[in-house]
Amino acid sequence: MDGNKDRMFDSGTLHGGEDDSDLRRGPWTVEEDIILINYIANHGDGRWNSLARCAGLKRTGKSCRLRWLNYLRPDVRRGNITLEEQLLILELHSRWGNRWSKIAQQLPGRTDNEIKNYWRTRVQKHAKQLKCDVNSKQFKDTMRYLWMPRLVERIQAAAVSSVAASAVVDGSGSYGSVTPTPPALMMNGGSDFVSTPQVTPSYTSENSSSGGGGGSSDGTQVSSVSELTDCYNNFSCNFPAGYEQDAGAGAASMQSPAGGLFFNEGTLDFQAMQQSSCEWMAGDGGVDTSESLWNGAGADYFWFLQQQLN
DNA sequence: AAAGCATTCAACCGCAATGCG
DNA sequence: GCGCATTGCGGTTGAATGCTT
Repeated sequence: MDGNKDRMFDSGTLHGGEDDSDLRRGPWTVEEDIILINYIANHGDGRWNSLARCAGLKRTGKSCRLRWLNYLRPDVRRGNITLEEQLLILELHSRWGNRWSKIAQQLPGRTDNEIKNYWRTRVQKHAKQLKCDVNSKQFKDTMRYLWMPRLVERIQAAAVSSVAASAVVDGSGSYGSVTPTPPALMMNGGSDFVSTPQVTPSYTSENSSSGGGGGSSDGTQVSSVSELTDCYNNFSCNFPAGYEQDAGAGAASMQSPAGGLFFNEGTLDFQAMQQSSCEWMAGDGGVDTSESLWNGAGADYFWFLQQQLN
């Protein structure tokens, strides 16, 4: 359908002569959230225009749908993007580009909006710091050969430390319950990744409790962190021989955040790139070690909502 | 303390695709 | 096949928040 109809849809003029002044815009209130949650609990979702009307919400159907899918849906995961999720996003974006919803399908509980925001605020920021285009070969190579392996290292380190911790606690070395995980990344011919839809890490770098002993009795393959990271370690081993020279030769200058060149007169300054990589993942734009909004105030909000619904 | 700047992310916009009568 | 209603998606905006000076 064309834009005119959609503007009508958005503006609410489809709603029997309502005008824009009847429609609320901007942030949702707690009351609106409760109304929407209650209505969907009783009647289900879909048919968003009539849902908005019947629920008595002065919102467009589109707004209701977005609020539900991106925020109120019970299976939406909130909080920091985990290391594993970051890895997946980088990999899947390299393969699919800005197909946010497709990428989001591989990260259960994450919305396309969240992934898109992550990409724009974190990844694109670092491309900007490197003074290269996010779609450039240099940036993609930096992601693939430095940042992604570095993420793997961190995932592995987190897994090892959590295994050690759990071994201390229960003395068994078992990893606790197996949780749903996003697709494992597997090597394809040694040079590409393919995803398999069996697994989903629901652990975070901070709270990871599953480390290595995946597998299930029902035949479903459950990938563990170590399996996941092994794939990447294998990949790291397959780091193209002479890549440094290849990447440097003929490549445009690539600057480190500090202003130094990664590619300088045909020589790739790997140390500088790795430094940048470390800064990204350990520092400002990477893994937030602080409690996230949703681990804190957001959780309170949902508790409050729950109280209102009870 | 407060002003200015930077960052984040919920929400909106526009368009394309799909479903249905 | 056509027109309308609805859904889905990607891009963009702007308010809220955090950080720096």
